[in-house]
Amino acid sequence: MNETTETLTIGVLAEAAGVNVETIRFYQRKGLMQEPDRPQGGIRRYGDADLARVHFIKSAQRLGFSLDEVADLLKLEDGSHCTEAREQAERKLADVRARLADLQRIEGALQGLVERCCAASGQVQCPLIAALQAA
Amino acid sequence: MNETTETLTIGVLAEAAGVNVETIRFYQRKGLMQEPDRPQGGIRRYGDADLARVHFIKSAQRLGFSLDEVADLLKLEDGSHCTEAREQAERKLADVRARLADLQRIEGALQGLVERCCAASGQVQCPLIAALQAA
DNA sequence: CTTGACTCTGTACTTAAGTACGGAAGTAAG
DNA sequence: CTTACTTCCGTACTTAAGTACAGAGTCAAG
Repeated sequence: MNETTETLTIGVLAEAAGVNVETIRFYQRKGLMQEPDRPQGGIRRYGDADLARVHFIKSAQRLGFSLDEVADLLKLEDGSHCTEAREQAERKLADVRARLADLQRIEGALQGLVERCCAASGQVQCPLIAALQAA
Repeated sequence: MNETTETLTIGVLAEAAGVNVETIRFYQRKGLMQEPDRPQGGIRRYGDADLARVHFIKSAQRLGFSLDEVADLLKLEDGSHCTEAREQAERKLADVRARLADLQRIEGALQGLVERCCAASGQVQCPLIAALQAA
């Protein structure tokens, strides 16, 4: 019962996954997906597992994982490495929180600049430019 | 009184600005800084204005501006385009806020995954992996 | 006057995540 | 059977922000 029907061409698979055909090939070259056998010089066929794999990659990317990190996650795929997977997700979470803190500092600084800018008119120099000059 | 002393070599300038010599040259190629004249095939000298320029670029980068955007800001440098500068900063602020919102969604999703992961032990598959599979 | 450090110039390489292309071969419709 | 579309394969190009390097010239100290 493990034989899911492999009926999709690469073009249909790409379409279904919402990515470019070249992206599929690129993932294959990267080792993120393996290519099905080619029946006597014919055309490769793909199945639901391949579609799920593309979804996995894209979901992980949306959560901020790089393709190299996705490759690490895929090594844990058999389900017996739950702890490692969680640890990696925790590292990524810490990472995301650090980036959040950075962006919040930047937001505050930009907002301050925008408010000061042109509030004081008749100035020799634009406060925004001056602030960047000095910082 | 506009003649600030131009005494720094490119190495000293880079050191003072905390960047690589090659970075200075790269900014010159990009048109973000102009190169001082070369006295009869000699060595170029840099002054405080050049140092301020590097600081400006680096500050703007820290606020999330790309080098192309920095180039745009630099065109407004004479102080008579305060409004344009503010508009650009406002666009960047909106941009930063959008990225903040994205990251916050990601944070929530990752945190949820980490919490569910291994909370349910004895599972066939790791919930984190399964969630990415399905998403 | 030589040595070693620095500068100048141009070109090439780096990373990440793809995208584009050219030519050959397979495949489906009419 | 021909035409048109895909697929396959390998290679090259893209963007951003630099980094690295080779070969030639310059400069200051000893």
